[in-house]
Amino acid sequence: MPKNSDFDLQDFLPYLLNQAAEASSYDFQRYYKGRYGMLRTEWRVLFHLGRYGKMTAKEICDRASLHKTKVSRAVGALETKRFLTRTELPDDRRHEQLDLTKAGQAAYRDLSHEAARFDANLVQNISQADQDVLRRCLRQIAGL
Amino acid sequence: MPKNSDFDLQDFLPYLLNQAAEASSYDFQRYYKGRYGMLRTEWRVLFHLGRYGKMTAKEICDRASLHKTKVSRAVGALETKRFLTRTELPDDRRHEQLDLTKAGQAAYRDLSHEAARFDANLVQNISQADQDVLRRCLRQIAGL
DNA sequence: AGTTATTAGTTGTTTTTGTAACTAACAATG
DNA sequence: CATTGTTAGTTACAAAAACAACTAATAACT
Repeated sequence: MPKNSDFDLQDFLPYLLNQAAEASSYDFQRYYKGRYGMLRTEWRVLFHLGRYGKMTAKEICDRASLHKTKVSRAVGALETKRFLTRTELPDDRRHEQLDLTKAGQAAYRDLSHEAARFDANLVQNISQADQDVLRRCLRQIAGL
Repeated sequence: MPKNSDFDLQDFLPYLLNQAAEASSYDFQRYYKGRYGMLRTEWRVLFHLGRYGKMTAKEICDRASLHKTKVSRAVGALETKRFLTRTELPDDRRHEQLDLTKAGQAAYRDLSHEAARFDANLVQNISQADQDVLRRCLRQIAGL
């Protein structure tokens, strides 16, 4: 049985990426789930609207690489929580513009603040140079 | 609305990690799902047994950071596919040793070979130095 | 020995996701 | 202006994951 000839699981990038992603996501969901009962997709949609301003569901799909059904459900959930409103656009009634409410903006500010702190904490033991490499590599692998 | 004062989503590490992990995992599942109808957890269990030799389900849980229910079901599925056998250990009948069959070993060899190729392809545009940084950072974040 | 606690693993139930089929609005073509 | 195609978004159903409750074996304590 050739054991040592094969590469180690610890070196397999999809595995490493998943482990790192799960570990960091798991810790952060404590904020959006605990405070606002949000799911990950809801947090992402909220973040997009809070960070980049009002947009349509399709734009969120494209920018966040999320499937439209996920976004549809997240938008519905955020609407139920009164975190956003929908406005049908008059020029094309298929589009609806999504807009954060005051409460939605407050949640975004709170969570993005926590996100920044969380992020800083994650990389506190990593040199600035290595952080740059890390983010650059991740962006390339993610196809961003 | 303070937009530019906040950090960009593209820089939020859990987000980047998830995007990178999803992109790479999605592409690789084509192999284990397409050829053997395996789920991700099954592939991980198979890999652990193939790479590190026979062990108990608990050991896989610990080493792979997988919940015991996931491992239990993956082991059941792999057993159904005749990729592994279970042997109750006489000294403690709660443990059962998991052992790859010939077919399981063949699948492991095939898939680990593909994994190595896949991995090499993923990082083909990344310098060796950056790859080292990347893997080191990921291991740290993943807590490995 | 008899009760309680712990550990390995399974099973059942609920959430969440993924996939596909659907509606409604618009665009393009004949 | 009817037909076909495309796009935005929703809904229904199946697959998978998460969580909790369970069994069986062993260990620990009295």
